[in-house]
Amino acid sequence: MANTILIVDDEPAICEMIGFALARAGYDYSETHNAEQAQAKIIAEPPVLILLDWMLPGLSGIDFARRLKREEATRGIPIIMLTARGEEADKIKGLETGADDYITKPFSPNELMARIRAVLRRTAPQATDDAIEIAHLHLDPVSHRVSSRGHAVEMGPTEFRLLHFFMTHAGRVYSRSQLLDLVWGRNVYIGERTVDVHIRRLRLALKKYGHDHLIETVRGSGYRFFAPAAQSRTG
Amino acid sequence: MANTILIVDDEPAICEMIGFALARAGYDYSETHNAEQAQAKIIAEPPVLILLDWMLPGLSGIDFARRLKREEATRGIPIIMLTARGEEADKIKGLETGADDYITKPFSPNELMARIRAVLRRTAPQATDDAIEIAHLHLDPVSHRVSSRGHAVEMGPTEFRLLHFFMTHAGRVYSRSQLLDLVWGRNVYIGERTVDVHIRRLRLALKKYGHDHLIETVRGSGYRFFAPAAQSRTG
DNA sequence: TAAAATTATTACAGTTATATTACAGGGCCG
DNA sequence: CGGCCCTGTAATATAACTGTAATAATTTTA
Repeated sequence: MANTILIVDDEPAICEMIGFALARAGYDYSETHNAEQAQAKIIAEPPVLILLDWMLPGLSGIDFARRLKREEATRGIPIIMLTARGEEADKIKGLETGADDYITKPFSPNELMARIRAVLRRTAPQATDDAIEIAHLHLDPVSHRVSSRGHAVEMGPTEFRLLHFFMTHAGRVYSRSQLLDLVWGRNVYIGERTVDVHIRRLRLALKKYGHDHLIETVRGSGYRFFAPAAQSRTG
Repeated sequence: MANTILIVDDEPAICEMIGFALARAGYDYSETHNAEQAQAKIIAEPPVLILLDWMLPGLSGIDFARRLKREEATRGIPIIMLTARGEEADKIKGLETGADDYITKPFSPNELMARIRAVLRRTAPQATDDAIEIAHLHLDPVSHRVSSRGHAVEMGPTEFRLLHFFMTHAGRVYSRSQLLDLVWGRNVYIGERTVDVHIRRLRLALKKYGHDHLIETVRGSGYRFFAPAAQSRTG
């Protein structure tokens, strides 16, 4: 599932500090201390977000970010730059080169978390820890629990991820192959019909409290989660 | 009670970072950003320990420490100096002037905690934690005891720490690797499966009075301490 | 209406994740 | 030193989940 955040900083103490804050906030994370290591980790297990030090030994953070944004495979991964003070002038340049946000050292854990959440919210809503509630169906990523008016709704891991994805992308149709990509992950070789089966399982789980109708079939296109009212969205 | 640790640093972000780590470790703390403020706070409510920035606007940290050590009333309060890198040469001088220890920025939370513990161990009695009770299961960090309706619940040290952690973070899922980080401590090379075994031991200990169900398995994600299902709060 | 296409349902067996048990080394205390 | 408790590991057992394929039901098309 790889819901990890990658820290790239050559200073181990900084890594540890950030890791500490991330762990506390419930994120998985991994550390690397240079661009090469980072590159390898990114390929091996794509993180949902990269915290990248501005100054790295060898390839600089800026160049590294630029490279990541050039590659098709890594382009989608949001980057938050960690800059030292007095590099204000370079900020805009950094953002131009692909960083999604930046933060100046020393930073407070709360500030860091706020920025991480902000970035994830607009790039990968299902990677945030925000609880969601639609039509009395409540999903809380932090406790990893689904409930309906106080009653726990039981389901398997895949169904949970599927539901989480749907609830963070309500009202939009996704084809089976898109769902495989976005919920199962890229690089999976699974028959599309399998999605049907998991939809079925999810519906069964939701049926207990009468929420199965929230998963809508769009014949010929895929599936869609019910959207309350008219949620017009641009983009 | 005044079991607080005073942070004196003109950089709010640093203060917040330290405070964050302190809070997580169960310490009370308060912040001040200059020597005058600090002086006032120390008089008003003597802390058990002072974390003092080397460089302060106005009166320097070194001078401030010296002054505190001259005063009868404040002499007994241990001081840990926060120094920036490259001030190695001054270290000894700092210690001579009264600091009990020093730590170089940037430092890891664990290192800071280790030093705080070390200093407190040889100066003040342990800072206290609050007792917790969930679903008739009672845990008291001070006496290091767990009980259920008056009956003592026996368990090993690791199980105690694990339970303590869970009870202070109820309702939230933690992966095995997070638990290793947060309960065992970072930098441990322990197989993840070991967590299962300690969970088992903890459950066995709790089973005697029927509390084993409080430790919930979340397949594919980790473990979670019981907490009532979330009610819908959005109207 | 029949055939074709698409989705729903069901059963199942391989796979993976967790629970349980046993054990050996380490540390502590008498 | 010897016994006891604690810890981490590994082996085994058990339980849960997953993907597939076969079949049924439904909708669309001709």
